[in-house]
Amino acid sequence: MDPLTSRQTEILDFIRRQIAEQGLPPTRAEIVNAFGFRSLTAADDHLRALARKGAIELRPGASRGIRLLDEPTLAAAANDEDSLPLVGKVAAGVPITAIEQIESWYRLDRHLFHPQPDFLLRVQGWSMRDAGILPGDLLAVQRTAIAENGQIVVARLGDEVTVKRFQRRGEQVQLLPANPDFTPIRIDLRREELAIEGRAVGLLRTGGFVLA
Amino acid sequence: MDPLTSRQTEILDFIRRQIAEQGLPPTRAEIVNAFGFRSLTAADDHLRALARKGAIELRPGASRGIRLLDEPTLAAAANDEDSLPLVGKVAAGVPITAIEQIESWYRLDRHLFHPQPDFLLRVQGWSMRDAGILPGDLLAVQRTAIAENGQIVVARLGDEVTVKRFQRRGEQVQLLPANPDFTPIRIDLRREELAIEGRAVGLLRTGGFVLA
DNA sequence: TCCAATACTGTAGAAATATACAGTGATTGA
DNA sequence: TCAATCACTGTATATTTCTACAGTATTGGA
Repeated sequence: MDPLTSRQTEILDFIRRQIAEQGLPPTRAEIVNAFGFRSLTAADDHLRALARKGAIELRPGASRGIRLLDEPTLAAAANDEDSLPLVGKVAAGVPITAIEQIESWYRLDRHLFHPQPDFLLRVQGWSMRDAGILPGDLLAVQRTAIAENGQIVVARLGDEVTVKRFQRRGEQVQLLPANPDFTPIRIDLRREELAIEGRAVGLLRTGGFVLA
Repeated sequence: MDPLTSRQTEILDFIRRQIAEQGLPPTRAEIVNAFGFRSLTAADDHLRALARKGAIELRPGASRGIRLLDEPTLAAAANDEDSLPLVGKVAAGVPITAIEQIESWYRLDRHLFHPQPDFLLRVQGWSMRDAGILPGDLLAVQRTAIAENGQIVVARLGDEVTVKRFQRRGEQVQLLPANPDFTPIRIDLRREELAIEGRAVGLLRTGGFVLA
């Protein structure tokens, strides 16, 4: 699959969410509405780009004729409400939810969480200690490419994946740790690439509590 | 769900198959085609019947606006290995896991945790903040009357239930908060009664992360 | 015996939807 | 500096799709 632009990823995420939540792929008009476009063509252009890059399949003439092509794993799991994949070691350049990245599956009803997560990620390090997120915890993450200020996000900088609180002012993004022993990460979006992989929607701690 | 006629079951199966294979619910016209009807109304009548009986949901105006209404979870939530009770407000003198105390059931495989919990308890207050236990979290608790030093326990003092780290020296017990803003609770077992309701074996945070 | 539900045919119109065409401006790699 | 891609606006139209209305025939209760 050809690499997607961030806007295209947003559109793809929206389609994915619609299918998961509404049971129906969106129409052009619904995309236009969700993103505040003023022209149907904007949505159509994005769909064609996604189809050209192999992310979706379009069925000419059919209403809502959008089909997800990539990552059968998450698509299949979207139907299987009963389990969540644990994403393991994250390799450089590869989408975090690619099939090879999945380490195991947890039997865990995703409806327990609000909003619903798409995968679990094992937390490393103490940088989010004061948000109650400790090493070894399983973070429940909802896939999204966009984040709002104050949300705890799973962000990717090159081949590094990190969990931090998101803060954006114009083109300046700060990834804030929840622990005074760590320093915030500053990113200038004009010069550096930042990919949001998802936002934290819950947490699962399966082991006992060791002495801190 | 009301009982379906055999014809209605065929239609429902067809809708299921379409969603699985095509990724899209069918239109009236597609149903007509698949079954060899000669009128759109035949398909529409069936859909209305299925909706009336609770098998599907129809969204007026939306093309392909058919949604399956399989209700798997509620029935299964009975008890066994697959679900955990959430203990609600704890009344004085009543054992914490008494049936009246149970607020709801969570569909959550207890084998996810080690060791296995017997119930969930909603955390109140910030006294265990530094152990990553925050207000609103659901603490997974294993029933036990005995505790070892260092373990996080659910303890009861009269009609108060509290979550703290357990420390015992002879007949002196300390219940230690994990937050310097709180003071340890000291109990002399020769004069006061202390009941251990269980020990923490895990944690579930189902909501998003608000700003601390 | 009448009523409601089932299972269809046939027609028509309105609303939803996809898609073509003609643009604008910015960015990017060759 | 050119061509291609990106990310859109705006208009128009054919097609798809839903939905209403008017029927026919059969079946199983109340």
